[in-house]
Amino acid sequence: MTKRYASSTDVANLAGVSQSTVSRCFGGDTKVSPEVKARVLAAAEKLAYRPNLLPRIMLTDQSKIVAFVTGGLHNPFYSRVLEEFIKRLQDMGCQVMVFHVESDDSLDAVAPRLSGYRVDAIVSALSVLTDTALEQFTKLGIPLISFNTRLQKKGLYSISSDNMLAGQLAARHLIEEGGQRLAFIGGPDNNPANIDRCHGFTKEAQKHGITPVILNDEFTFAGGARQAAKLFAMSQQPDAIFCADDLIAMGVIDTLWRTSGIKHPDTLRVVGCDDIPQASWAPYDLSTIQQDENAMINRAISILEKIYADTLEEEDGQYMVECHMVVRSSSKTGVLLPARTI
Amino acid sequence: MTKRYASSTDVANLAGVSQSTVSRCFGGDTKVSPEVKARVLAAAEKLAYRPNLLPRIMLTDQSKIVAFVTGGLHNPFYSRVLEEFIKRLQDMGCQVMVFHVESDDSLDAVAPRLSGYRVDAIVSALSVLTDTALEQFTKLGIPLISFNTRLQKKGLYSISSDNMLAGQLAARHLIEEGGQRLAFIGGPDNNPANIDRCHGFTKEAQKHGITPVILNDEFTFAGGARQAAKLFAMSQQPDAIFCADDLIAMGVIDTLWRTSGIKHPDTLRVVGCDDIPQASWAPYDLSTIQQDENAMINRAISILEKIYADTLEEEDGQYMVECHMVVRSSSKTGVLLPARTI
DNA sequence: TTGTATGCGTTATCAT
DNA sequence: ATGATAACGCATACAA
Repeated sequence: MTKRYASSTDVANLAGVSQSTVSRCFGGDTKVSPEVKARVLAAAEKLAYRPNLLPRIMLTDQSKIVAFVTGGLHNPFYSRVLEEFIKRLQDMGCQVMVFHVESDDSLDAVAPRLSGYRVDAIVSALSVLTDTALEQFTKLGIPLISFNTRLQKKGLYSISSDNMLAGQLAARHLIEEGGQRLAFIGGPDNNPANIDRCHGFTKEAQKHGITPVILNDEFTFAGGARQAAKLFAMSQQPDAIFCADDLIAMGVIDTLWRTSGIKHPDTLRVVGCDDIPQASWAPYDLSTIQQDENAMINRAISILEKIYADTLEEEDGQYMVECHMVVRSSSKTGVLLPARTI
Repeated sequence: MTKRYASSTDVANLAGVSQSTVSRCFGGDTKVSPEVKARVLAAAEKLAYRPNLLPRIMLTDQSKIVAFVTGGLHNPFYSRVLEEFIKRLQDMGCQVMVFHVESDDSLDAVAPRLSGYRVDAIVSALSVLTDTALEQFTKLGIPLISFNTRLQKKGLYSISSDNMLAGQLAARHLIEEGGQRLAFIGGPDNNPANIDRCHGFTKEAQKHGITPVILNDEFTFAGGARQAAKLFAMSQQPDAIFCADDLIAMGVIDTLWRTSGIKHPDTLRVVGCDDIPQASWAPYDLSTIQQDENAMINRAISILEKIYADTLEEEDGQYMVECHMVVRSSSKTGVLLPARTI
C-alpha cells in the first residue's frame, strides 16, 4: 500500500519551516506568527494534510475510543442505546468502535483488538455476560461498564434496571386486571435480567396464591411466537402473560392473531418489558415495563466522564435504575383481534 | 494518566532478550527458539502485555478500521445493515467505527476524525448524502462507499436498489389490485432514493391515466402518521398508498387504526418499501418492495475486500441491486381494522 | 537464531 | 516566535 497521507514534516518542508511549527499551527493555543501560519496552512492545503491522531494516542495513553460490545442490534432497545451512545460520546470528542459477540468463542477474536486499539473503556451491551466473557474482559485491564448485567466485582461498573421490581409490577398489574392463570415467557435462562424478572414475577404472584407457568426461549419475536403456540395449546390456557421483553410480547400477540386460538381475546392480558418504540404502535398498544433507558445511558456516560477525568470512586460500581409500568390496552381490555381473518 | 500497558520493551527486559525478539514472538511466522519463546511468553503473561496495534498502523498505512456513517439507527433497515457489516468485517479482521451525522454541521466534527484515525474506508449509510457532505468526504481521500445514494463520480462506489423499479412495481401492483386514487408518502424530497421511488411510481401511474397525490415527510413512523392524517382528511380519499419506506407505511396504518377514518378498510391498499422484519408482523402484514439487503451488503463487502487487496477496477463504481414485490395482505385484502375500537 | 538500529507522525521540552 | 530533540511502541532491514 502506497503512502496515503502527507505528514507534518512534508508540510514543513514545503512551507520552509520546522515540523514543530506545523504541529503548533494545528495544535490550537500556541503562538505562531500570522505570516508563518498562513504559509503553513497553504502548504497543508496543497498537500491535503490531515493530522494523524495515532501518535498522540501512544503518547498520552488515551485513544478517545470507547468499545461497544453487542450481541445483536436487531433488538431496537440496543440499537437505540447504541445510537444514543454514539451521539453523546461524539460530543465528548470520543469515537465508538462496535464489536459483535455471539459466543464466548467469538470473544477470543475480539479481546485482543480491544486492547490492541487501546480503547479507553468497554461498554458491554451483551444480554448475557458469561463468566468466561467477563474474565476475558477484565484480564485486559480496561474499565468495563456492564449494561444490563449486574456485577459485584470492584473495578467493574454495572448499570441495570431493577428487574425484580419489573417482575413484581407486572404480576401485580396483571392480577389487578383480573388475571388468574399467569404465565411468564422469558429469554435465555442464564440471563441475569431474565432471571430477576422471572423471580420478581413469580414471587409476587405467589403472594396472591398463584404459581405461574414459566417458559424460556430467546429475547426475540420468534421466541415469543414459539412459546405462545405452546401456551395456547395447553388445556388450561393462561389469561395473563408477562414477557421478559417487548419483542417476545409482540411475538405472542402475533401468534394470537395468526391462530385466533383464544376465543375471547378480551380475557388475555399481555405485558412486555422495555417499552421500545414499537410497543406503542396501535395494533399492539402494549402495556410494558418501561426501562429508564435515558437514566441508564446518562449513568454510563457519567462513568465514562469520570474515567476520562480520573475521578472514579468506589461507590460508582453498581447502579440500579427504577422502572415503572406503562399501562396500555394490551393488559386493560386485552389483546385485539382483527375484524376478519387474514 | 498513568502508564497503562506494558510495552514489548518491558517484556524484553524482564525476559532478558531484545525488543525485536519479543516482537517476533507475537509476530507469527518468524523463527524464535522454543526456550526463548517460552521465556518471553512467560514474561508477557506476568506483565499482562497486550501488543499495541497503533504503531503498525503508522508503519503500514492500514488501520483495519472501517468507518460507518449513519444518520439514524432507529430505522431497523440500517441497524440490520450495521450489524451485518460488523460481523462480516470482524471476520475480515477489521473493526467498525460508527459515526452519527445529522446535518452538514455535525460533519465538520466527524470528518477530521475519519482521517485522524486513518480509517481505511468510509461506508456512508446516510439516507441523504448532500453535496456538501460528499465533498467533505471525498476531500479526505478515503475510499467512499455510498450505501443507498447513487453516485457518478469516479473514485466513489455506490450501491443502491433500483428505486425507480421499486416505484413502478408498487404502482403496477396497486392498480392491478383495483386502486384508482393513488397516493405516495415519502421521505425527505432531497433524498435520491425517495426521488427515484416517487418518480417510478408516478410514471407508472400516469401510464394508466392516474396522477397520484404526493406527500413528503421524514422516513419515520411519525412522518407516515402525520401525512396519513392529511390524506384521510381529503374529500377524495386515496384508496391505494405507496410509502417510501416500511416505517412510513406502518405509521399510515396506525393512523387508520387510531382514527378509523376510512369506513371500508378493504378498499385501502398499502405498500411499503424495504421489507424490514416488522413488515411481516401479523397486524400489519405489509406488502412491500423488498430491497435485496444481502446483495447490497455483499457488494459493499466485496468492494472493501478489493480495497484491501488493492484490486479495484473502474467498473466497480456503480452497482444497482434488483428489488421485488413481496405481496402480503395489506394490499390484497386491504388494511385490517380491529374487532372493536381501543 | 538473536541483537542493533532506524523509522512511522506526532507532542512536549528545551534551547535559541 | 521558532527550531532541535526525545519519546511513544512496534516492525523491519541489517549485522552478528
